[in-house]
Amino acid sequence: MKTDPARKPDLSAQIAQAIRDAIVEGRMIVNERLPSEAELAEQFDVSRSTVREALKRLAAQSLIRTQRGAFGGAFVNRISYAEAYGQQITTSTLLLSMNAVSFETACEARFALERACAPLSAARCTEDHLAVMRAEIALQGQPDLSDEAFCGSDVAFHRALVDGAGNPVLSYQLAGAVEAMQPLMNMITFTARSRGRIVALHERIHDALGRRDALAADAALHDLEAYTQTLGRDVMRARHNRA
Amino acid sequence: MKTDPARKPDLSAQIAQAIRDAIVEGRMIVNERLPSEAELAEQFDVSRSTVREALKRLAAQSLIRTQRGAFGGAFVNRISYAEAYGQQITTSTLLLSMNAVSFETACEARFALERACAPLSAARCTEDHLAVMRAEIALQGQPDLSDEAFCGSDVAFHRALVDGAGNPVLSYQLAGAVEAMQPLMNMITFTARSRGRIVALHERIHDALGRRDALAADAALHDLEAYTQTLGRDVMRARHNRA
DNA sequence: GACATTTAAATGTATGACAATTATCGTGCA
DNA sequence: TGCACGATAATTGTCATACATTTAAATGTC
Repeated sequence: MKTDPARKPDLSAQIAQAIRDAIVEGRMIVNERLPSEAELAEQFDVSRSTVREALKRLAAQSLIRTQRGAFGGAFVNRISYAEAYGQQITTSTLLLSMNAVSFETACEARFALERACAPLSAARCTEDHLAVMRAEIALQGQPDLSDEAFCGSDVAFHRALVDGAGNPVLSYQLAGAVEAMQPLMNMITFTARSRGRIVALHERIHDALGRRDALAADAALHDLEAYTQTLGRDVMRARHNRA
Repeated sequence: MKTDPARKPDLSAQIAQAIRDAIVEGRMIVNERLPSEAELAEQFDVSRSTVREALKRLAAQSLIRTQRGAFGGAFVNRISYAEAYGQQITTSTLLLSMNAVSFETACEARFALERACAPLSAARCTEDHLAVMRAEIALQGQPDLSDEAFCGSDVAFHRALVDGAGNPVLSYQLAGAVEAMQPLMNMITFTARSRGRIVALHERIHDALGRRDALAADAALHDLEAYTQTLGRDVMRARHNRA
């Protein structure tokens, strides 16, 4: 067994959990002020340092924010989409990079999620979203673009696709999946030929969305997934032969 | 503007960020030991308390783990799927509950993501997954079940569907979406009639997956989404009239 | 009334001490 | 030798205290 279930956690972890529960269960509401560090120390019968360590844990999860000065203190934080994005991306990236997730698995997950957005995006995406896609497609056509920049543009293209669905919850969920894939994608060396083919597929997706044709968008995403998987396999094979 | 960009963060936040960068960028690898708190304090020229607060922030994100005793210390942690699940669920739940996300938006996102899993699950789900679904369906048929328990079983059913896709990255991404919906779902009072209808739709999904019929599963999920949205609208209307 | 000053409350940081934990080393005994 | 057992040292966990810094409110002054 990996985690010893019997060992009790630190005091600061226990206190952090107690406060976290109060927030998650709604016993403390947004912008409500927590007792001061000194008061918490007394309530939990620990030193102020221990309370502070607990509060820093909560701050790291964006559950609270602190303000110095008179009438300052720790307040229950309304977590913003931007903060949630950031945390999700950090977690997802590390999860993928540290757990030897295969390119194939990550790629499959990413495109499955993106296809989930495609029908909604086809129905709702605005001219703005389509313009972003066109700009990224143009960028991807430039031959002097580095592989990293190409991948970055790829992410931006797919972000526009996802945001086109007009559902912030979906955008939030997808942010992690798409961004976390980038380090894996960066391993691929894009030849002029493969770039051309990807750009063509991006154009197919863009056109399908512009025509509000969900089925065509889905099919194009399928093809893009298949091609990306092929590229990934080539890289893995080359790496294996070299070793 | 909400967040003042010019104000510099705490020392403990700066130090946490510096170490976080080192981990994310791969300059520190999994299971590598960080310098001791005393050494870090000297390196960053701050007190040990400040270093400790920084380390607690990282521990809260599962980036490091600490071990007491000789040859103990802080180690770069291999974040597990279970830990990542937990964090994602906490974040997603708070994001939804604190940002007044409409039932409609959350529901749409959830079912869009689930439909993304359906074809994979139809192709790959095992007898185990189907058995879990059947058990939950049986549970959902019990008339003395509380609304909370019914929702809990609903989550378990959909978890089995998602896990059936056999893609851990997908399961991880979906965990947040499905679990975070539960507090919103709990607001719905399930009548005997609505429960019956939901159970019938669950059976349709189960049967479709058993037949490896992706299209039928997709259609059943569409119907379930439409019905769930209807129930949600009823609740909102009732709540609005009462107010 | 407007502006400057003081004050108080809070977090941020530093320091030092001690407790608790745990791998390693050494010692002594059979 | 081999092994048990205790000493040791390194390290995190906790506490207490002091002081610095920040900030809003209260107070005072013109």
